[in-house]
Amino acid sequence: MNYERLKKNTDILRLFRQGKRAHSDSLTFVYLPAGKIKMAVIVSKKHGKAVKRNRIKRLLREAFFRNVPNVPFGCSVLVIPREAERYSLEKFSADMKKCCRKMACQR
RNA sequence: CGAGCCGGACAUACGGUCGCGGGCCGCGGAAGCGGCGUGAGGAAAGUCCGAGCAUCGCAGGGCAAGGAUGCCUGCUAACGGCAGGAGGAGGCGACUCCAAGGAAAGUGAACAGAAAUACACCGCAGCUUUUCGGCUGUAAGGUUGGAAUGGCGAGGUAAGAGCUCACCGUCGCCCCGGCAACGGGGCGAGCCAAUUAAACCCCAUCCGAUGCAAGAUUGGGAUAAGGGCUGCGUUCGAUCGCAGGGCUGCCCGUCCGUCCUUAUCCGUUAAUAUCGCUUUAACCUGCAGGCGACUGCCGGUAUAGAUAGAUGACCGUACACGACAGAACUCGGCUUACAGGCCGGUCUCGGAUG
RNA sequence: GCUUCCGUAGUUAAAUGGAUAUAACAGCCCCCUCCUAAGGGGCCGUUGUGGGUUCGAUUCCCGCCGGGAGUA
Repeated sequence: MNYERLKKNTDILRLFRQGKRAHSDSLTFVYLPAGKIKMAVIVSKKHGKAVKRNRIKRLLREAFFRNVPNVPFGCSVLVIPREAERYSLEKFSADMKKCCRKMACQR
């Protein structure tokens, strides 16, 4: 199993307008059904300077890579983290699993 | 031995598994798959200066406006940078720091104070007057202030005053040293010309504007068919075999992403495509010149190039237990942030021992 | 990424280099009233921050910190 990067600005804007949301403690999913699993990470400037933001992006990508088998159906996803004091891979991974379960229920 | 000063280099290291960007090679018509090696910094940061490069403007030269710089000489592609020197300030010292041209072109400078380059309030003294007082001289003393007719002593005088003299300061001229800034010495002027230019200003030198989101190139979309991207087993392997995928496990039914090739149809707009995009005032070693910044020559090295934006996760070993921090067109500087230890010096000061 | 502007009471603003930084509204305290409102008086500032120039800086110069705007 693998996923693709979501790159187009128009796609992301469409997701923000029309997408459904699934929340958890540390992050939020914004998603719409699609044929393949596509993902984009969004980290805003309020999370810190470049080194901090890069660190969060890498952790989120690694967590998503591990959680691809849990995604219930093909969809485009935006992953948006919340502000926190510390960020860890275990927390992100567990919360992603929760979000995937919520998506399955909402369908 | 302790406390310092100056300069330089580093800034977790090594191995394994999975994953990401780009390069080369192999298979393939292509998409793609596999292998090999490669992938952030000393500040990549702030965007404060200087250049390259690109577009627009512009015959050439001058002037005005606006902006920048400001001791001297050099280095450099250039600079507001650097080096060496001059002057000033700090330190016992090694050494460090300094926005440092012109006030004899002109204007301005609150309040206080009599007065701010000058106009006499008190005082001091002379003349006058019955007295109160008036006139004149005077910057020694008082008051105010950040700053008061250069400071201090002596002579001098009615009282005083560079009025005169010695020393110091200031200014001018001459001589000597230096490319110069400037330094040393001599003679003279009795001070006319206080301070402030990161106040206006004057003088000298420099500057066209915008910035890679600059700019250049390429026609795009829809539908259909075929193939790839996926999973499992197998193989040393890029080999071979089976299964399209999702909708709760199966059947029916239904839905369908993206890439490539071919065909058909619509039809003229500028990308999310390609170039710019990384090999250049480059880095390293050695030799020569120079006090030095730096320059010349011989030899060697190839060292990120993304485009929603690549360095992460897990495990093991070691210790000092890892600071500040992430390229975005590219260089030369400046400024700011930074755990820590390492190397060098005929370097400085103090103590002890010989 | 590039360009550019702004930081003054709790808020919105003002202030030629010159006394203790000025208004309005808000907050707190006091007076007035039997009580409240209105009214009167007072309090509330490291002028974002660190240096420099100056006799003197909110103002002039330099370095940081924070916030906003424009640009495909």
